Amino acid sequence: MSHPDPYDVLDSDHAFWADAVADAVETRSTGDPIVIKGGVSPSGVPHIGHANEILRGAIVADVLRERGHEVRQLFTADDRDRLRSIPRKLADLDGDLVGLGEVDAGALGRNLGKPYTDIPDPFGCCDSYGAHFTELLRQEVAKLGVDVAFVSNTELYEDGSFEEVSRHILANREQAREVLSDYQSKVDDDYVPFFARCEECGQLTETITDVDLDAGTVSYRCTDSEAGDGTIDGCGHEGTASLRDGKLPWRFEWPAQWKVLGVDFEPFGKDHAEGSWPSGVDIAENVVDVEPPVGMVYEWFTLEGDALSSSEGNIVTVGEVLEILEPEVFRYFFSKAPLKQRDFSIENVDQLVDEFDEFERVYFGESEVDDHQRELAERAYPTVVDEIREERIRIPYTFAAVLGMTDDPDQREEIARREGHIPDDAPEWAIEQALARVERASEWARLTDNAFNYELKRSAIPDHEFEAEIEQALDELADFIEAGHDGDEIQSEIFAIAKRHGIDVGDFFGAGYRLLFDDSEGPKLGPFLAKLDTAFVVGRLRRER
RNA sequence: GGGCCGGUAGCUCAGUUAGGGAGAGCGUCUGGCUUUUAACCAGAUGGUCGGGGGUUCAACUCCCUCCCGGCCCGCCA
Repeated sequence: MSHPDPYDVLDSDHAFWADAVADAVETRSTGDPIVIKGGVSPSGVPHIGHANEILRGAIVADVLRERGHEVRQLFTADDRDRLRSIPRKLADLDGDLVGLGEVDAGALGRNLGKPYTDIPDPFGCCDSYGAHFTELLRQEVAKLGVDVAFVSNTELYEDGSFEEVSRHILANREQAREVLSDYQSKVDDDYVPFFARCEECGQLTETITDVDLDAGTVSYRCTDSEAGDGTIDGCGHEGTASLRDGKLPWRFEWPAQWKVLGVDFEPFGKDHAEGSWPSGVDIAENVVDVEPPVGMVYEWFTLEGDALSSSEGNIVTVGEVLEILEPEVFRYFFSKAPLKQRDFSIENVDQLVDEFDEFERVYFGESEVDDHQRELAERAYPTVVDEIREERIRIPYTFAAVLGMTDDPDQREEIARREGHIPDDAPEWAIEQALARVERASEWARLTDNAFNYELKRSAIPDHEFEAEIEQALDELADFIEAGHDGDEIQSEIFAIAKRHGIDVGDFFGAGYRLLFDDSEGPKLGPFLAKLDTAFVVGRLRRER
């Protein structure tokens, strides 16, 4: 094949995969602007896996722009595809997940087999089911700061953009059959590469009985279609449809998009790699008559070890993830090698953020690493952040989670400074951005209810068992606090009391955390106790309430 | 059944393109310091590089084979 294999395109002596892809695109390119495309059918709630279709392309686009090219990034909503099954979970335009019971599921069931853009929006807020979920994705992409133009497939059919290529494919349907039959055994002599929309029931049917290119129509019979395990019943109607009232089968539609939109590069999931891609290349070259784009395969992510699945409801949306980490950390995740199977773990998201922080330090030469790591950071970092600013400050993620225990912004900043996470000469904007992580890390702690989700056990005293020495020490501390002292004084006294009683300071702190949080660790105790109401603290330290 | 991708320390991952020292961070443990267990310093711990075979002076890297996870080879995208 004259074009690169979608796996091999990632192989090169570049440290960063996007440079290898950019090389291939430059070799193929027929001039600027370079067009990069992605696409997905708006079948349900968009999840982080769908972001591959946007972010992988956006990263390559950045590299190409850095090389001086003009780049245009497109995303096709493949919204003329038909609804084949009803997802278990939907989401409103705020991105909040909604079960099927809260919408008219029956209405959806009656629309099986129809294009997404012909189905009413179950939430009633958009023009159609397809428009609803495309809008949801558009909102998520906006949060990532990617400049990408959305294109509706349905509109391309309705405004005639696909008409010429559809006509061409139908005129050469013998050739189309022959080419596709190398990839799909089901293709027989009756196969016509077009689905017509039934004028009676609105379903797309694959049974085309005649083609009249002069009139620009096809004749069809509305027959049953298979969908997964089940069958969607056709209505049996026989009629004619124009080339704008139907669609090309995916294997032809993809190359048709390449032709109509002038696509130079397209990343796609591994599900396409062995099926649609090879046939798409063949069809592009030998039926549609267009040079196929450079293709690139990406592996799928798992979520906490399990497959992401809209229909199964095992998903996390981009919006949800951006509640707990910065967009640049999210982009960083997508800048890593595409062929590696990766798990996205909310549980361990602190590790991802730590990794990003280190990556950033490497870029700014603040961390000693080997040549490969440095070269990778040099190339990849600029595609991950929207602006390179060296004075940026990152508060370690788990530390930010701890800072979340105090609501007072001034106190957060003060603690961060005291612990050396904010330099004295830090600019205001950098401090503001750094502290913004506190909200995200706190949300993460709440979401996962992990060790950083310190919750003051105010209503009832946690189970506890202390040695006599520690109990005496706690009583003394209670007396000290009752007498009225500030946070620093209390903190000092904790150490002094521990010393006097000959008990381990750690054990003493541990006792305090146990009584207050039912945990073995927690916030800096002195200042924390000083902020609570004295009566409660004293009573709790005496194990009375 | 056939093809393809992935499998490196407890965890997250580099390194495999052109064969030569198995690595980083986190975690864990020990010690130090101490206004902490949220910080810092020093040290230690840790892997049959999925298993086996082969080629080679030398294999995480190349070849064969097997195992595990996933995708494709029907439909749909």
